[in-house]
Amino acid sequence: MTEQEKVQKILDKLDETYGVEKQNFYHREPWQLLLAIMLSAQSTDKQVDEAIPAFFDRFTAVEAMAEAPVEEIEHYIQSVGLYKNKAKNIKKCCGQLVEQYGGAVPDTMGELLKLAGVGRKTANLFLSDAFGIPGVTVDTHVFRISRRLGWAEGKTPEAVEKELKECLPEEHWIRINFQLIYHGRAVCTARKARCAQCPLEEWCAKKGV
DNA sequence: ATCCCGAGGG
DNA sequence: CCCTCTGGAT
Repeated sequence: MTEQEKVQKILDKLDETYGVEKQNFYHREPWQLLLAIMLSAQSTDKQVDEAIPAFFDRFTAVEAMAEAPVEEIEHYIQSVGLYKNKAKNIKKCCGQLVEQYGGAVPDTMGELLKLAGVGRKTANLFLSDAFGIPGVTVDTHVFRISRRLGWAEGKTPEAVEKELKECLPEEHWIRINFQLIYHGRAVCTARKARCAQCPLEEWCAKKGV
């Protein structure tokens, strides 16, 4: 079996195991989706889902969020990790959106990276979630599992992103992110991979374990 | 104890 | 490069 065929076997198994449709965080407008993605860093879906309804119900306009006291933002997002940093970044980011983009969210990587609290991971995920722009979002799970599978050897998320774009068909770029996140939390965990119960083991290089 | 659906700052 | 920030899971 060629390397290419092994990759396809894994992609098929991931589709079968975790599905192909991603469910986005609850939001009414794009700027709220961006904030939800910012909140998800170092936090679980559950923590974010708990915070979002009251938070977005309180702030329905990006202008209101930009003008809100940072302490009030902190109050609404205390269920997520790193909430003080995120509250500060959210206020600043919304101010940038209002002042520089008329309250809209830009649709390019270069512009998104200028926003407070938005790094490459958040920007990539927003581009694919909000606009369907194909990209490979490399978070801690994608980074770790890609190296274990033998798909990438790069030492930085950006290097791994480039390697994945070279070896994965474009139609899998977006979905590989949430599939590997689910897989990384349930099976291929950071501390010890549960290889005995892994549906991918047959085609895995077990790099870095 | 260590790591998490990271990013900013020193 | 390093450190910090958060609460929660393991």
